Amino acid sequence: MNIVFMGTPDFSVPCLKRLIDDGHNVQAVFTQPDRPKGRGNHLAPPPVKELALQHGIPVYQPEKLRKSDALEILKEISPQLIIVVAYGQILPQSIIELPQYGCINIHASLLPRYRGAAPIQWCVLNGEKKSGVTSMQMDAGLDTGDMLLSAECEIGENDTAEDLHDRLSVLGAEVMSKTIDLLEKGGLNPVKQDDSLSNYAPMLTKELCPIDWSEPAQQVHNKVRGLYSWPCATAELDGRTIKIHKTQLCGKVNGKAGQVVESGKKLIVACGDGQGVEIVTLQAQGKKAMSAQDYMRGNPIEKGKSFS
RNA sequence: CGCGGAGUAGAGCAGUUUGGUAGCUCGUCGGGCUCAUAACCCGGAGGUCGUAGGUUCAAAUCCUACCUCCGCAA
Repeated sequence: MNIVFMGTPDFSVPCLKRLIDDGHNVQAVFTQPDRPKGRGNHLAPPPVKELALQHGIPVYQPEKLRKSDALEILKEISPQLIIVVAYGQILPQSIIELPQYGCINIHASLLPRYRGAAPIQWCVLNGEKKSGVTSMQMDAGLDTGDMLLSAECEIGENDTAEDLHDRLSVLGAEVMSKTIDLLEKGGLNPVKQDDSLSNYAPMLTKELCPIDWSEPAQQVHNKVRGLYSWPCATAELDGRTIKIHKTQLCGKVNGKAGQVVESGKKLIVACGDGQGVEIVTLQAQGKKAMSAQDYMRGNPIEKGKSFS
């Protein structure tokens, strides 16, 4: 099939890869413009662009779809289908309606749950036990189109948003491939989303990062998992901000919220519900991520001290 | 030229201001104690101090350049 692909980050890459491997004619790739990234503010191409270039696929990077000649370009290319995976821009109605089969989006949640920009992270933050990916026929709303296919996956007790991200991106390629297959055979049954069941997963901000130790241990644990590997939950100790990378629940402990109840071999902090979390991996400013044990060799933490 | 931190033993750190024999905690190895131990005691091994130059009688420490890693901001 003649397809135009729109996507930007790592999550989109397996889908584009799959389109190519499935033998579709990927006529063009639309992705976000190169952005200044990291230290030194050097321009960095989005992951999808790199893959596209490797396969000699034409790449377009309009700043704004609406204010560019994107529509004209797309008319020229005249795809039968547009696949959208975490592109990062709203598609104007004119583009949605352009291809013969319209636009199909791969979304990293079980719709109508977790519509929006950060479905993976919010699933983990909210302590969900399962999630998945859904393919849908795009309409004008934000992730409100009719559902086509979906696939579920379990979220483990210690899974991080990154773990889930990696699994869902692979699963997403699977669902996309099947969706296109059924589309060609005419076997798709679009299902309307039940808006009353929907919720919204907004973009993450750094304001979410500080851990509130008065919350139950499970919630603290969820926050750490959900914000990994970016932007990461943080805690304050002796006026210094420390990123908390990995934690583990460890049952009932004796101590006030935020207090270090065990130090040395293990680093365990009490939470609001009297349960403790073990800090397994952390990162101090200007340092690499390291195990709590390693950290404490050079930076002893007295038992009884408190995080804030 | 966005702002800032860091590179010292297998790991995590101190020492650099004020140049003068390389330190701490942990691990590791050997020995001891113990019914026993992840506990305790004694002893040992292990480092071209990121790289290359420079200053000096003498550089981990001062000067110059470069490499690598990380935090913030975007």
